[in-house]
Amino acid sequence: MALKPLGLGLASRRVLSDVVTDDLRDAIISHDLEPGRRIAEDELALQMGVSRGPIREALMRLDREGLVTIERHKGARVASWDDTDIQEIYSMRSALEVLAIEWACKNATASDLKAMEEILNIYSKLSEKQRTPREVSRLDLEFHTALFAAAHHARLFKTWEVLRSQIHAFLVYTWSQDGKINKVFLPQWGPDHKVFVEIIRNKQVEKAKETVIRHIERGLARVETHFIEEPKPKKKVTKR
Amino acid sequence: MALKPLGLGLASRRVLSDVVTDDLRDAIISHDLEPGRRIAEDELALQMGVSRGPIREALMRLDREGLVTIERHKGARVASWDDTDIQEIYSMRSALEVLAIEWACKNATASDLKAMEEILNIYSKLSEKQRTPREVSRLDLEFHTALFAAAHHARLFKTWEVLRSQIHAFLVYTWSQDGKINKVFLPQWGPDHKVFVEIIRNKQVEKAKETVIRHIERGLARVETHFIEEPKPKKKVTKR
DNA sequence: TGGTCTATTGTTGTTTACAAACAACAGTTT
DNA sequence: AAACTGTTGTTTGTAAACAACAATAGACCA
Repeated sequence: MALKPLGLGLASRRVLSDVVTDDLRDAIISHDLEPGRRIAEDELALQMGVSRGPIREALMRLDREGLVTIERHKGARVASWDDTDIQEIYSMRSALEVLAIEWACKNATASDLKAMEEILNIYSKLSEKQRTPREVSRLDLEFHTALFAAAHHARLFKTWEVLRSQIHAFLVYTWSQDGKINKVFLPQWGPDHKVFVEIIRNKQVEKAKETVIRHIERGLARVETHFIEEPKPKKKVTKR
Repeated sequence: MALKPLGLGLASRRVLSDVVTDDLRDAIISHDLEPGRRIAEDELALQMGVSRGPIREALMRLDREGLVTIERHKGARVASWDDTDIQEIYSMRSALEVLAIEWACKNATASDLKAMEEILNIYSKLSEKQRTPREVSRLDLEFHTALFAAAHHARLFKTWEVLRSQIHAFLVYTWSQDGKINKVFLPQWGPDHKVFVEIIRNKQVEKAKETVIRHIERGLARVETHFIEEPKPKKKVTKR
């Protein structure tokens, strides 16, 4: 009898389409696949050594996440971002985070708060050189994900996950190209987020809402200036 | 040479998975498939006369819409609703509609407002007997969809579509079983919604937000009483 | 009698092959 | 030269067969 594949205690439950989805997402977020790029199912299937089935499934999921756009009979391309997208994403984010922090004030457990603090801890242990845009933006999204988790609101969390992917897709890239961010913003990230944990712990709903709104507004302002400088075409970026 | 299939000017662009998705969605919303019911791909494929491919695709889409729940290696079942779901859905809806009406005040065009009024017109032309829970709830969701469309916010609209499917899935059923709704609510629906159009036309953002919040709260209250009376099991409703 | 292990069965995940749709190009006609 | 039509090539949509997994029922042993 054949041996079971080793070392896959939990991973054995992962299915090919999961792997493809995660790999593709990483490739898009890291800009290995540039925005606007055409993705042919066959090509990708050959490259990843799987059949088209899982590829199709992965592309559909990423379409839902907003990282690729699928057109009927025309295939998929990597999504690209312009100023309109930024406005949409951050207005959505603001509305969602307000709801999230409201529910978090009501529903957050001790372990929820601990999870958020743990992320702040990891940050504080990083040396100044380790506080790269890539790493801090990852921690940033993780912290906010922990916040949404603390809300205990399944649909809200799902909606956030979609938004998170999109934010991630342009944030790493945007921050990496912003010279000022390293001196001004990255060192201040920790203290900025610590207040959230306290506010939630003390269930100060109104203060929480105000703070979140200002927080997201500042985030938008940082990203916005960058996108005004470097507008990107919405469609038809490269022929293939 | 074979003739092309006739009478399919637009429909020819529809693809099998679209048809399956729409049919399934209708079946779920109309409660032909009861909540909790298991859906086997093979069975459905045989029944609809297509292969499993389009079925799988449709089930994935409906999972995204929240009308079915897919578990790995375990298949899909029709989603079921309890009080927690209602709280989640209506809190999300409130947050989204506030954002929608804000953006609508900024971005609504004349034709957007006309589209909303057109729906109110259809309602006003219905006789009292035609104002059934099914019909009015359909118009209600169409009106709010027109409102979201007037916001011109692609991501917001997509998120609303997901929520709308879920609301639709329990609203028709809930209203149909509510004796009081016919006398009190249905005749008042038109006037209640007319104010929204005026508020948007006059760009009264603050008033708009307050009005929407109260509106959704009342909607929740109507649905809530019903779900407290008749709690439904969340999982494992029927064995198959 | 009860529990665990194994085998069976039904279902989903994946692959492969085929059909249909779209896009680009060439040839013909006006 | 411009526009139409037909052809060819590439890519997606669909079908059907195969493989892997999960649940269940039955056998075996304590």
